[in-house]
Amino acid sequence: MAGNETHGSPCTDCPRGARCFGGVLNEALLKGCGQPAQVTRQVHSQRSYIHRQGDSCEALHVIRGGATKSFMTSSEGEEEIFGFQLPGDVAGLDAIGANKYRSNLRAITRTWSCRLPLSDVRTALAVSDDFRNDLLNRMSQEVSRLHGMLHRERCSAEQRVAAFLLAQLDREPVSQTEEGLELTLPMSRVDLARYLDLATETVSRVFTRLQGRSLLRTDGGRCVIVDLQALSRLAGA
Amino acid sequence: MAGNETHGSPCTDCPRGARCFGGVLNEALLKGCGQPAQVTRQVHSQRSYIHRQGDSCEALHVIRGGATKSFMTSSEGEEEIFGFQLPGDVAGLDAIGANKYRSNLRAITRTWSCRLPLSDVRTALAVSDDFRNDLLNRMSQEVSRLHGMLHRERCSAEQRVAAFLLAQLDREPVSQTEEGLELTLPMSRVDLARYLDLATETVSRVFTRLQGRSLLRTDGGRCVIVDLQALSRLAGA
DNA sequence: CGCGGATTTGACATAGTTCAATTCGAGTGG
DNA sequence: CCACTCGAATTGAACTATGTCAAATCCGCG
Repeated sequence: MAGNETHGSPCTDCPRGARCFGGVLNEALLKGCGQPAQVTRQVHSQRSYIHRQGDSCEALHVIRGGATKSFMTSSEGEEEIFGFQLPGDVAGLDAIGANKYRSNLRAITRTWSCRLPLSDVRTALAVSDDFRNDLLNRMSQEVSRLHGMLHRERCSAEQRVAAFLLAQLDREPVSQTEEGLELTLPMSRVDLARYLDLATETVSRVFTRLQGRSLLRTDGGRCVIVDLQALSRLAGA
Repeated sequence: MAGNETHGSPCTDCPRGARCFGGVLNEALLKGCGQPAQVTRQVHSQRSYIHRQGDSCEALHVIRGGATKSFMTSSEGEEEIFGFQLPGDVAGLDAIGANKYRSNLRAITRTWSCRLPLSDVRTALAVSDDFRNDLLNRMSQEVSRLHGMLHRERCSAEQRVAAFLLAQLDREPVSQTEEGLELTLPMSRVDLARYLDLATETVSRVFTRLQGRSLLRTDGGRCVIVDLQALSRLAGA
């Protein structure tokens, strides 16, 4: 399922350290029971599955590079995308309670992840307050994120797109060009549409409309936000 | 905020015992550190707030009787209802990670709850595997529930209503009458509409349409499901 | 250079909203 | 016991944002 190179406990000398969920896990285990976490670095080629709905859940994944989408396929075979994961994000949290993954996780681009065995996670939960807090934080953040999605899906198409773009600004490194803030959208229009619950045609039209009003300029995966204020106003109301 | 009668640790001799989240908490504390949980029984009059968005979060609430709605008020002042809580449900889970409630919790009818101080919850998390598992389960169930909401909001109005009714069947005691399964809807049409993200008029129309096709009969808060199979078929697709 | 998939554009159909009017139902007071 | 009232629920008619279907265009790649 994944081409991977296995190290012992890569967190120990990972520069991300405690800013990464894996680092916190590793710290917790080292302090709590002297054992490092059994973290495995993996590489996933574009479009490969990292896990599938229904698979028994044996690990969480921290995304180190690339991007993934998490989704379920509805009874009519439609992909319902619940979220995109970018570097730093933790995938699989919704499966912790159950023993099965509740959703599919698939690489949108070539993706690098760290695999954290669930057994380590459970041990760390028992022995470390810090880790417990970190995990609870991330889970309730996820709940908030879903609340946010529900909110956005109750708005107009333009507002959904605008809000999405603004959210991206906080999630990925953005470069300031002379034209404005430039960001990269790793997902296809189709996936974006499925995420926002719009027809691809609608997403497309919204982009052209926003370009027409010179709020932004876009060209495939690249998107330059020209008038951040106007975009915020649009998304906000 | 709440008219309440305070007991010492009502869980200890509560008949619900370990089927209730409070019971599990209490057990965990008794075993883990010999102290019972500081559970307080409360009564909330109809329409009173149990907590508000932004309040600092000091407790979870288990609903013992009645019904509540959890919601956020959007920038335009619209109530966005994320869920209804019925007896047995735990409210406030999304606030565990943060220290502030992220949503409002308001009694739809006169409501009885048990207040579980967050400090006890945190202690129990540290000392009991059982409690930790129970909490993680409930949190990931909540995530699944939100996934379900997102899914339903991508369906037609009829499907949303049908799915909602079917979901209610599993959540509250239902009586079998000669006409069919009878259930009680504690929420107003307005609240139901806000929950399903439909106009009240649409909800109303759907109910009449479903009655016309004799899938159900409804009269205010009462609703009799006449043709369960047809309703499932409708919701399922 | 040409193929195939992704994106964009156009024309039309429709589910659901909105606004307005009517009915219903539970309290309330005479 | 019977008007009244006021909010909730229902019904009707017209409107609109977005979906659907089809065609045109773009783009990367062999």
